[in-house]
Amino acid sequence: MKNVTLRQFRYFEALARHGHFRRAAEACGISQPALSMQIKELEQEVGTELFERNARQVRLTSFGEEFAPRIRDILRSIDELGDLARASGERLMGRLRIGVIPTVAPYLLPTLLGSLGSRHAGLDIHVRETQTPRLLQELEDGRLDTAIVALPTSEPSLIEIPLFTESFVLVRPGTDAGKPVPAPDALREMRLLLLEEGHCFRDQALSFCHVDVRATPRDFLEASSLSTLVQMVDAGIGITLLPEMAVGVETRSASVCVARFGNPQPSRTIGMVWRKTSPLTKQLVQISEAVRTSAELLRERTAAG
Amino acid sequence: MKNVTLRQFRYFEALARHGHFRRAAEACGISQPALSMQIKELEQEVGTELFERNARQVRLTSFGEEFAPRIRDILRSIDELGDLARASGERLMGRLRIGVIPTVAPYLLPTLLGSLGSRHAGLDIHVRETQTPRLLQELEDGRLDTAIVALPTSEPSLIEIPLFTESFVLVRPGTDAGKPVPAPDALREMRLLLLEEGHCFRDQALSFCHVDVRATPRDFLEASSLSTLVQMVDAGIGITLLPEMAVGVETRSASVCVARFGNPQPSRTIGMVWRKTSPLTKQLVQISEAVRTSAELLRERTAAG
DNA sequence: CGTTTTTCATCAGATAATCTTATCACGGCA
DNA sequence: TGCCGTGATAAGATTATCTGATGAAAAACG
Repeated sequence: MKNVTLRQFRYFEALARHGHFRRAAEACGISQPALSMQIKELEQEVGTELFERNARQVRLTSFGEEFAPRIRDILRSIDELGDLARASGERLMGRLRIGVIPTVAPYLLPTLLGSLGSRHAGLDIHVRETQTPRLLQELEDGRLDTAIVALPTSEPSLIEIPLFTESFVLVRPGTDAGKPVPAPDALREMRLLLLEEGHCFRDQALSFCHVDVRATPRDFLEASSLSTLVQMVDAGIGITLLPEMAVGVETRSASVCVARFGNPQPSRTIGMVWRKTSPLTKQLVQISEAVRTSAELLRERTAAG
Repeated sequence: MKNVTLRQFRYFEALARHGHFRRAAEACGISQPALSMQIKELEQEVGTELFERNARQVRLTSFGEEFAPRIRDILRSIDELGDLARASGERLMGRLRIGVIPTVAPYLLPTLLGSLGSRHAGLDIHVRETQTPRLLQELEDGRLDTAIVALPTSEPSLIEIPLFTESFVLVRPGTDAGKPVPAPDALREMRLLLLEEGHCFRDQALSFCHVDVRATPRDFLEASSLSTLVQMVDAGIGITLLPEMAVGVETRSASVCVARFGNPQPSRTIGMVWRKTSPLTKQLVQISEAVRTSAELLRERTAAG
């Protein structure tokens, strides 16, 4: 074990992830033979086969299975070493990999990236937009530094700090303007349009209507983005909910009408989360303040417009 | 942080440990310029100076100080990776680094190494003989796989399993043969010869005589080994205690007399300890059984002789 | 106060590790 | 059977790393 190299670990990780020599090699930016050789050498060093090469597929042996999480841990530690170095300057700079859920990203990011970019030159921001479970997984794996999601996440390994709370508003066809706002339970009996499964906002909306999320869903019509939802409402297909932050952008070019609910107002809390062990904590707190400011700014602008 | 290498980590660790380029390089088995270059490259990669090169000494910067434990963790993880591989075979083989306290090593090791070596060829045993605190430190650092010390160690990160309990016997000049055995407290008033500070056996002996170990010690005469102690007794300088296991070897060529104490008999429990996280657990349990057998054998032989 | 010694940095050339391109061997599949 | 697509292997090119010689700067010595 004296001659293993990090390179071998990185290649191992890639191969374990892709289960395919050529693709893993490509991901590593090397040729397939180079990967083959390094893997072979690693196996020699370890003294056991790590991968089972069936003609059809490449997968971890049971021993490799035991090996992989340790390798990942090591690689993550090294990644965090870099974070530590970056953090040492106290200064906000270097790579920052941030994940954002799809029902927040399009509205928050333009403002946020603008303000972060101008106030902290030298901050290299990578954004990943996908649904919460995937974001949390990537966070755990060390492939993200932080994520903006709806709280709570209930992940004990993560710190979560709230950023802002946003209400949901009712969106109806323009012809419904002035009609009374239905009670939450009444929504169940109407044509409520929802995001497709996996979006936390879908669950939050259902929960507001007192629909058990786990129950076999009635055949709601489903869309893949808030923008589509509004277009469907506009076409008179039904009604939907929108998080406040999306209202300005999404309803601008549609002839739909927007109404607030009375109490209890439906809402969700958006927050920022990161690994408790992350050495970037100080930086991330700074970032979170920038996010909060951006959200504030956005709310003011929306209210004004 | 994408181009760091384990090699650089190992060199970093060595330099941090030795605080001296030439000696660290020597420890790594490379030339001093090679070390300089790799360290420089690591610093470049990290983006910060890790060492402060005073003309007089090389020491970690405050940032390097933060860096070092993480590096050590990583190196230890990799070491354990090797252990895991070895352990996977269930078979007892590969490198085994074992530490033993000085008042046990000379008596136990000949038998033990013999039995381990013959029964488990392919087991590459490295023995380290030094005092308990150092053994425990090296165990924590991952520089030892296991240690044989007096229990308890009170280290929560270690597993300890008892091997055997040995009594202490009184050793007096041959002319004292037949005299009554003094009570423990009486020993305080006699010329009791002890090992020098740091040996756990010294503390155990003092404790038996109800001397507070922390109290300013009376001017006991001190020796650096049990062998020396017996020679001093032989020369009529005083009396001493010996752990049973040492009696056979140490009193053979001396004209001293050995007497057992009445109840309560002084004694200590010798045990084996290792990191709870060690993947070698199964192997170490096997080893511990071998040790217990060796000790048994030794006791029988001593009783016979 | 000059000289010697010690220490780390730097450089050029030698050596070893790693990569690429070309090619093979094997099994699935039409 | 002949054609993919797969991973393994081989030879030569490239890159990383090491050594040995040397330099500069400070400390130790006489």
